[in-house]
Amino acid sequence: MATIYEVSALAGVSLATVSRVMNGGTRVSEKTRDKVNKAMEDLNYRPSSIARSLASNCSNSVGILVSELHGPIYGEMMSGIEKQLRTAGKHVIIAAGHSDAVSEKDGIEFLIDRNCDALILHVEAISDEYLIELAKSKHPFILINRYIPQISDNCISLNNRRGGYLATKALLEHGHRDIAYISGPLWKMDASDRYLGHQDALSEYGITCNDTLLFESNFQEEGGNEGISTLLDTHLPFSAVVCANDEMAAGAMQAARDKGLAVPNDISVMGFDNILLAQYMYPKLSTVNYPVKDMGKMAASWILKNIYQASQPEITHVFEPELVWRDSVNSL
Amino acid sequence: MATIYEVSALAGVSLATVSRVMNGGTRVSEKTRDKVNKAMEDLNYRPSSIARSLASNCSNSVGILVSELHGPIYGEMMSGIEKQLRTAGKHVIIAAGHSDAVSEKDGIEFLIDRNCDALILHVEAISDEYLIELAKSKHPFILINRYIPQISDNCISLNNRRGGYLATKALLEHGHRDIAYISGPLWKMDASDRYLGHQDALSEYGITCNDTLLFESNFQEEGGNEGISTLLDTHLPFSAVVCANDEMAAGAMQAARDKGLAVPNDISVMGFDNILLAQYMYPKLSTVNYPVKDMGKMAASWILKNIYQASQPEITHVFEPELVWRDSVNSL
DNA sequence: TTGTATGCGTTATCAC
DNA sequence: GTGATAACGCATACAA
Repeated sequence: MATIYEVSALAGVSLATVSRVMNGGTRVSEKTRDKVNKAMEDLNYRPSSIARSLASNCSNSVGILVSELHGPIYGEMMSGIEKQLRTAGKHVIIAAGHSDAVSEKDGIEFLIDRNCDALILHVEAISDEYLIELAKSKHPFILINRYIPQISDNCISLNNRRGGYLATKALLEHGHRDIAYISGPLWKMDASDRYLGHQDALSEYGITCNDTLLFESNFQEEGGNEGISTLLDTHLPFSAVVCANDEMAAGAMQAARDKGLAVPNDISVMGFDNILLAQYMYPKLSTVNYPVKDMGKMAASWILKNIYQASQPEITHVFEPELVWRDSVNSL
Repeated sequence: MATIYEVSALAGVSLATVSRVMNGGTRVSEKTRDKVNKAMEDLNYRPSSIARSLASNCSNSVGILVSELHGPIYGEMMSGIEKQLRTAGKHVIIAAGHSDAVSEKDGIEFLIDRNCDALILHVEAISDEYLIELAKSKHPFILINRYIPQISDNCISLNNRRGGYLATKALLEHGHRDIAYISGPLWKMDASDRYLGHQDALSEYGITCNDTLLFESNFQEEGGNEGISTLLDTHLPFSAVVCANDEMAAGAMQAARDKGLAVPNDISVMGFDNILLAQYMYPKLSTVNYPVKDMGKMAASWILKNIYQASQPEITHVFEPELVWRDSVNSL
């Protein structure tokens, strides 16, 4: 690995000059620039980003912390972020937080330690206080899918409550009155917000929300499966179920079929997220669109704008969900 | 940010001593160790991993390059890798190669520049020659889902050809003779290997493989959709279709239904990969298991063993696929 | 426009 | 067991 020393020697100039042509800030004469460039070519020189970031305290890389590295939502999110950042010449370091407070703090510290210029955080378990405190430090970050009033500028979130409202309201409009709900872990903000929206819609129709029709699950296929089975076993009547994400909806539809119920004729199913596969499920899943990729891009834009002073279109901080009507819900 | 200087000053010892207690290699007296530890606590000292890796030329982080950050396969892969590495105290830097040679080389250089101790590469477009050359450099790497004879020790791959064979053979055993095939991009090794396996099975049954029943697609849902439509339009008879991955199978099943065909009664569908959602499709998808998460873990093990000298169970270099029989195929 | 000197926060090689 | 001191590869204020 050639160093800047060897380049300067070969080019017959000083260290500083080599550094200058690399960074292109100050003016260098055409001639010396060429000499240096040639020397770099000849030596196949690659600057050490480590040394560079030690000296300049800027790494041109941003850290991303997501709950999991797998799953359609996180995948789309990372994808959106990376795309936006990469075209701006920035790079991405990714860690997983596993929805666990200790693990999430670990991840944040790791990313900070790696000299990331900024952080994009999808954290679920860490407290608001910790993040508010973090906002006072000199480590810039943007929160994704989370809203904390005190640091709202650092938040890019989905109006989950309205999403939950839209989902249930659609069912109500189509005549459903007995509506079961399979939720994600209610300690997660998005899960509880979506459920709140569900209750909003219900009360708008004068229906008292019945917690006996609530099943708290885990946002995973198998959880939706289990949810339907359990709800059915209660023998409480319901004509429709809203699942707090599409994966659970997939599990729910399967479990319903396994029990001999037809979707949507015997039971209607509503999802949430609008993952790619939702339109390929059978029946095609009615759901609520969560524009997570766009939100990822927006988070990246925020960073480009606020940290790297790049000009960017206006930042949207809260995104609105939209109902996506397909085949998994029928009219009563 | 406190530095090692401040710690040494507060503890009343030298730089070197502080460094020693951090790294725990050489012996330090109980007393000074305590002093130093206390000083670190008091200052909330966090060593700079950047400076550390500049000085030691070791970053305790491994670079991962995948084609995309989204998608069930890459997600599981990254997840498996991260899990294994994290428990060993190593960290992960991720970049996307987008199945494009230039982009993949970029990614590799970025990861090398970031001082990764080793690389885990899922590359599709880069030539064998480049990788063989890279193997001669001092940057250790392991290839995942790719086999190059000259550097087989650096490869962890799936026997894709056998997988393709298993898929088609299962259809043949169940009486199917006219079998269509929706492939991934044939310039990708896994796609072409799977198709080769398909041909193997066919010829084993004395059937000459008919390229008119081949549709080369893109490994995506929409591609499977398009594939079925196109194949149907040829009016060539076929009772089954094997899709080179589950996502295309999802698209194919949907397209078939949209055309009024029942799966599996009118047409049988076989997938490949066994993504999580395969068992939640309707009908539940018969497919071939691609143990990608285990392969990710294995890649991580290889690195732990060969780069970090950790003791690891024996390394498996080529994984064998297995048929997963579900409901999307019927007997003729 | 170019060169010199110093600093960035560690590790590592010597001595003591 | 502990302490100086020189790398590590680059950026940058200050001079020239």
